[in-house]
Amino acid sequence: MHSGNETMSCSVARAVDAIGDRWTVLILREAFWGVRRFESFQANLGIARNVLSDRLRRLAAHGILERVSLTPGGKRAEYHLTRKGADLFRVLVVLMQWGDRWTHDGEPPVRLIARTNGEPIAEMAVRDSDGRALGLMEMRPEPGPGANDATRRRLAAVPGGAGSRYQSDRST
Amino acid sequence: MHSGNETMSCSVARAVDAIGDRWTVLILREAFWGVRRFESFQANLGIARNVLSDRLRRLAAHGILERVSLTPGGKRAEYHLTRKGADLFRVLVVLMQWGDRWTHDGEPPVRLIARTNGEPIAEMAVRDSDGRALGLMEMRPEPGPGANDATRRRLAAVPGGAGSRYQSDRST
DNA sequence: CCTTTAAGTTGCCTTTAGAAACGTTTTTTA
DNA sequence: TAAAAAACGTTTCTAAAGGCAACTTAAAGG
Repeated sequence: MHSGNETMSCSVARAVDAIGDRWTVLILREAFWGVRRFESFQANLGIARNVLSDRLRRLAAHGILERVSLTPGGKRAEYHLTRKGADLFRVLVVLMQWGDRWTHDGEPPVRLIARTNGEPIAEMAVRDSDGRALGLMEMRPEPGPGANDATRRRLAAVPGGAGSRYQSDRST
Repeated sequence: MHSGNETMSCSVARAVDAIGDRWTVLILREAFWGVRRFESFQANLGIARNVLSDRLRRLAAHGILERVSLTPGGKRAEYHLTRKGADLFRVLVVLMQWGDRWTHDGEPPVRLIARTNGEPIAEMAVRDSDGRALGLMEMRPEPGPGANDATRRRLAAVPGGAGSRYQSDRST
């Protein structure tokens, strides 16, 4: 669609292609809350019906939702998360935690409680294989098994590694 | 901008408002790779210049990037990640891991290597406060300290908790 | 059977994205 | 130090996407 260069071999770009859209993420949020029907998505989000129609179709095409007909003829349907879609849960949680921290000043409107111990879930963090939490500067990108030439060239041009130095506060 | 109902009190919606846009996420990816200049973003992404201009302005307005003038007069600038922006690293990583798993069949084009032990980083997971990984069904949403009435009402309507049941495979 | 609800589709208008050209201000380099 | 090139946008124009309301068709409910 857009892109141009090697963009699409990047997993971030692929993910964005699937869900990088204002409405799509909110549709998924609703799906995780158990919403499955066209009218419910529409009513809860206030999204235009043609746009919703398009997004649901697109999500189904990506295998993130599955359209399940409730009638032989095909009309009347539910949209269910597939396993691929359910795995996007991690993305929603991390977005929510970022929003809680930076746009709600740590006072979340919604908390996720673990059934295992009744406590709020932990903040998600990037960790090494031994479980140590990693800061931005403590990792570097390198070509993986699926790398192509463009990716290899691109990575060679990266200076100090992931996020090589950043700056400033400005706080909230 | 859009929305309509209580949408915007949700942290996911706030996060989406800040970065929920095809280009914005890719701009941030570049920023994490150390890109800071207008021309570099433009050349690497192939994004239209007016759109890039708009997105950088928007990100700066959200306090995710900071525009740092290199000359007294103001022209010629760099865009640096703030701490708020750097914290979005978690989002990018989880998007990348999702893309690796579901659109690259587990063969990532890029791997992130921890400097702590030289190994690829772990898969990010949602965990309880004791560090146990949680599945979708093992948590439930409840109103937090920042909840308003609309949120409370909304949560009361959620059936079995987060993601109450999903379905089907369809695999990749 | 008649009414209501669900799930879209269609048509129209507004907003946003994309491509190319233009104008300045810095930085090179000859 | 003068001329050329590069950097950083803004402007203009066209194409595509989003939003809104009305309309259609198919089930469900009574």
